[in-house]
Amino acid sequence: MNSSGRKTLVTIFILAILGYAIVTFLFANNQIDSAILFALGIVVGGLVALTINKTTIAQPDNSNTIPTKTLYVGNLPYRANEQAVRELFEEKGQVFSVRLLKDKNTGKRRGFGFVEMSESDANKAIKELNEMEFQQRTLKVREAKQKQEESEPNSLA
DNA sequence: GTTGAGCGTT
Repeated sequence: MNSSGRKTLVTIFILAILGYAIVTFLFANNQIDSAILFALGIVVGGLVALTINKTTIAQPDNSNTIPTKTLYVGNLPYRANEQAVRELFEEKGQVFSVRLLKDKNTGKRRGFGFVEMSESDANKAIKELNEMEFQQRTLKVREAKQKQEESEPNSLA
């Protein structure tokens, strides 16, 4: 993230110098002040860098723009591992990540966890896996409170 | 090895 920002700055800088050279070459006869030419070069370089940003760098980001939703899974049996929960939720859709919270000291499972799925699959998983009997325990599948930055809560059902 | 409402770690 920071590296791409630095790349953008370097690109702007290089394009600014290039723009300065080009603008200087084009308007050499008009005897325009070099500071104005340099400012023009920066503006041109910035515009070109923004264009490149939206065309080239935006493509790998589009493959990552799948809307995901984190699910809270409670009342899990203590024997249940992440793989079992993952396999259970993968029957309802694609699972991106499964995190079962364990106690830091003892390492025991605390009986709940979080499953990250796509938004549509997550809604389906809530409807079909909530209050479901899983290893003789009734699961509680709800939409998780987002601890930090995630998708904005659009739906207030 | 135990227990049973809840919303958290790189």
